[in-house]
Amino acid sequence: MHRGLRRDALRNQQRILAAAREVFGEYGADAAMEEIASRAGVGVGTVYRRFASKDALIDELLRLALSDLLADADLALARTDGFGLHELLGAFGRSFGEHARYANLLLQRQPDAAAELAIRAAITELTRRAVAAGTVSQDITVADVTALASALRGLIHGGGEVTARTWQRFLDLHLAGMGSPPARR
Amino acid sequence: MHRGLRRDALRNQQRILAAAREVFGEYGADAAMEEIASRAGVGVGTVYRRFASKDALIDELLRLALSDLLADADLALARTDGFGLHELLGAFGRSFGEHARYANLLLQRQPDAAAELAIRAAITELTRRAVAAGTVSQDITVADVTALASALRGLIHGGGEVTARTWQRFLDLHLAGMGSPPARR
DNA sequence: GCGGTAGCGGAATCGTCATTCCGCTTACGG
DNA sequence: CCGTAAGCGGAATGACGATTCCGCTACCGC
Repeated sequence: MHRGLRRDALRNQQRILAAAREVFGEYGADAAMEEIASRAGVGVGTVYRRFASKDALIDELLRLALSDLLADADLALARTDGFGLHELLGAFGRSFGEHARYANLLLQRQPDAAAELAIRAAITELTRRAVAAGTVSQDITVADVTALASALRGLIHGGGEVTARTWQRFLDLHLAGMGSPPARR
Repeated sequence: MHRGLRRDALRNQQRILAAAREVFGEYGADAAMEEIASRAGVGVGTVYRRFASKDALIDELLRLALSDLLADADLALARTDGFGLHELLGAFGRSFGEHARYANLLLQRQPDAAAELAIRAAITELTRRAVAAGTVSQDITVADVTALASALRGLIHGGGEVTARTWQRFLDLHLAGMGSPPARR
């Protein structure tokens, strides 16, 4: 008996995920499963053996993306200098940029509740620390930070190409407005 | 002969537009024409007599929204105190909020080129004036402003409900980061 | 009121997918 | 090497939804 998938099946699974990112990035939710399959070099049947449905495939992409983000959140929480919040926001920017092409798709489904909760908790804790350390103004709240995160997402996933330099500049300006010292980061 | 539409036809057209806003807001691009028709109290045939296709219907919604925004841009350009830029950004927020439910749909098509050009021109001119008047820092560029507009859009159209208070607070914080005097508006 | 045309409704048509099914292949433990 | 179950491909099925078509209706000008 096997423990996991046969080697070829595992390879195909990876190819399918990569093709799905590509195709969803190009066509959004309207992407056809046939297109994903052919782009991955397999038949549709193979896609369906691995992922129960189109929705399940999208959910898996979301799960993978959130998993990366959670790792970043842990890194930010490890900092003790009051700039963990700044780091987390930077991680958001990076993640949004990475998944930019198909991100709008992911955002339309409710994420894994546990992951979302963990991220919210990280934001709350890091905001508390930043206020305490004086790395943002006293009057900054969690709501301000989530609004910023949401706006950052909108900026990056919005219309055209947004370079890292663009969103970093945006983030810097906003953090300045939040009372962050110039020597942040 | 008639100059325009028959009175009942005109009424139906308005109902269709209203229903379309409603239904597109609920289901996004996947909204069914049948649903729009029944919500408007007419048959699908009637919808198609007025709008050549689903795309044409969406385009008309976009055209109407842009038309409002252009009027706001003109108002902002009429100011001479250097705060026209602030006013335009506020108008963006208002407009985004107004069309929030179905806005994502509109944003996925390329807007009327002329309207887009006019808005870009207004942003450019108002940014120039704001820098000259010192109502934002010297180093603020048009790119910074368009990024802010894009982010504002993302904030409002993103996930859940965003009240006017929320996006105004966001805008204030960002403008502060841009060096706007506290007594803005 | 009347005639005629602009309008109307909604069944029928045509395509486009998601998903299923099953006979054929291939990896791999022994 | 072999047997066999895991995998595979892709045609077939079923829904759904945009768009068309045409016989019927109700405004509008006179």
